[in-house]
Amino acid sequence: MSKTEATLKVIAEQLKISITTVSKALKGYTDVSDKTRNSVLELAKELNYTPNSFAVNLRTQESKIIGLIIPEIVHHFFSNVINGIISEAKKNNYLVITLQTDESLELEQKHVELLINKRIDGIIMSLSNESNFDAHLKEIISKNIPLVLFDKYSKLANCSKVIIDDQKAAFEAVEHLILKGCKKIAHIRGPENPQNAIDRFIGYKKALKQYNIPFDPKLVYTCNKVTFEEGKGFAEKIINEQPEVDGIFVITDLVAVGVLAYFNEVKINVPEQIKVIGFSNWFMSKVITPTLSTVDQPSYEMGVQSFKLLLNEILNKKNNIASKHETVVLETQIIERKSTSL
Amino acid sequence: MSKTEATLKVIAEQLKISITTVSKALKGYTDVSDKTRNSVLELAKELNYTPNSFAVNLRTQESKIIGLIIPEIVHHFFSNVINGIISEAKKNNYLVITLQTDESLELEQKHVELLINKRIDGIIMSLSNESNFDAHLKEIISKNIPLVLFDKYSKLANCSKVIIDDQKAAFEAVEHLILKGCKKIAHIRGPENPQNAIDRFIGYKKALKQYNIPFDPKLVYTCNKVTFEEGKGFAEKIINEQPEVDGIFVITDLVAVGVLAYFNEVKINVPEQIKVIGFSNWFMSKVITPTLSTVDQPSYEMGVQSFKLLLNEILNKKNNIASKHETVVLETQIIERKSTSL
DNA sequence: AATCGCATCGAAAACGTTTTCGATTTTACC
DNA sequence: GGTAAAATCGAAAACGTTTTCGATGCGATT
Repeated sequence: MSKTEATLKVIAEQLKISITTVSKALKGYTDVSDKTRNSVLELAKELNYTPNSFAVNLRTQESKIIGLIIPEIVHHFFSNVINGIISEAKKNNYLVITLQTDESLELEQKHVELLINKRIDGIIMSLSNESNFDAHLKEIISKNIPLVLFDKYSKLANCSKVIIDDQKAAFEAVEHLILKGCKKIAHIRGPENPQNAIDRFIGYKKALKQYNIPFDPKLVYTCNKVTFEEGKGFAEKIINEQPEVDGIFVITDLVAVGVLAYFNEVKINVPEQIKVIGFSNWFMSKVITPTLSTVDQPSYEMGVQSFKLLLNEILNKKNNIASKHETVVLETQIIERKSTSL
Repeated sequence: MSKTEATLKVIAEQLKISITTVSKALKGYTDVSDKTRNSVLELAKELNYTPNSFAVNLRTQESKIIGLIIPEIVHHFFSNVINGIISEAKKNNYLVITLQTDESLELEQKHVELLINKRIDGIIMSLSNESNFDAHLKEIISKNIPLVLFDKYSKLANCSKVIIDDQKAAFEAVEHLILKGCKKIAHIRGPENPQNAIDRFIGYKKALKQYNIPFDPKLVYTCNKVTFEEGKGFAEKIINEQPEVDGIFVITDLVAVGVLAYFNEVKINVPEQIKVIGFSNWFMSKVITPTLSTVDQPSYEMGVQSFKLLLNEILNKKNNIASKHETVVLETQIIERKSTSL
């Protein structure tokens, strides 16, 4: 430990040349003779030299680190996105600091402050249910810090986004139920605020309209916490309040699994008596009984694309080019399983 | 954007005092008059001054960032640990860079290099199945970089650890099957290398011995990938090769769920005909049909404890105190559900 | 009047790198 | 041998902070 660290200075002194030349030799500048370059490379290797990233950061004013803010880490969808982001970032020599908001706007804002102060090179985030185009987002944009929103975004934010077409995906899910013969379809929707909950609700209504099924607000149940337990609760409510319901479109698989669990308990047959389709295609949906039909959302790919967009903005900023923000819309796909087909 | 950043220099110039005094005023040094201190604090607030962390890092030689290396992010156990680590780290003003190895020793080593070069303040890791006390761990230790291993560790590594008593936990799981009446108990074990797979296997044998059940190596099946599909495959194999088996202790819930899925398919009754107990108590175990008995492993707490130990080592290093490495053993608990009881 | 103590401040070095720009040396050519 | 061009090098500033150490001024004490 007390061995002196290998720095440019140490190498320079040993070779009796200047720090400048050592730096240039290592960075491939052309105004350095082959002879000195080789001797530098050799000694650098011998001393196991690696540039002090603190100094590099200070000098170049970049950290090669990006921040990732999401509502929850322990969530199949998000952990897949994280995975995609980290993998793609690493390919491009970036590291990722992850923070979670627990769906709290206040925490989200603190996290943003923290990351800005740490001088990360950019931020990728999925908004909490409480969030909208609030002060913290405006600050990021006004400070010209590269920003990409994915999944839960704000329509007002002028930045790059990676999303799915929630209206279309929801439309197809409900259409799937209709084509399977459902006549009275309930919808367990997400919280009021998030754009994707709103859009899925719109998609639900559009599908009903298209197939001439009257929309009935009493068939819509609104999640608050979006949990397994809520799923069970709403399933019970639906059976009691609207016994003729024969199909349910659920905001996300976690809640849908709760619905199935309740139906299992009270011996209601799925899909014979009632059909259920979820959203997200998380792992559990194919191991539950009955297996759950759902809408596949390319979560890993969403992470990859998010980083790619962010990198683009980072590079543009470096070259003083104004980024025109892009919105990438990824394809979804209906996955038919037992819960909607015999 | 083109507005000049608020730095000590800017504040100093505006107030016509030295950079030194500004710095001292902000950091609470006593050799600064109340008058100047207040004027500094005021202007700092007005200009929205935040210290440039690149410069602070370089000066203090610490990053306030730690590295986390785990085999897989998309895994209920690990994402819970991540959550615990990030939460506890944030409380103490540290941020976390997460990397995953995909169970590859080679990647693990590259990640370690990367983090060391980034000059993170410490590393928390859970080893890949291929890893042992290899060169990269030795390097971390020889460079005196604070290190904490959790879950999958190496007995040889001389560093702090956060683990569970796998032998005891496995013993209790198998004992649970025995007390529920199982006479012929199979074990689907983890890969050869990881310490916890070895210890759980030992716990399995100890329990058999304690209850005078002869150990039969033909009842032991070894996972390679530790997947849902492997669980299904081994379940089929067990039924065909050892039809009298009436209990299975499975290395982890993911695989156990595969076992249950196969039994569901071929209409083998659990728990009447055969009982199954898993390990980890991941979320799915309580929503699957039948619900899965398992061993609860305090994953979030594991993360919290890991960070606490790491912080301890970081602080010791700062104060030039030699850390005596600790090993924290967390309590496990048998969770009885339908898969072992009627 | 000389000395001391105290309060308040600032110069300067240090952390290690990158890059500009000018200086020096070598080579090429007539 | 002299000159121009090309090759090779290094001094120094800059990034922004922290901290050591000494300087200064002033009132109080002998």
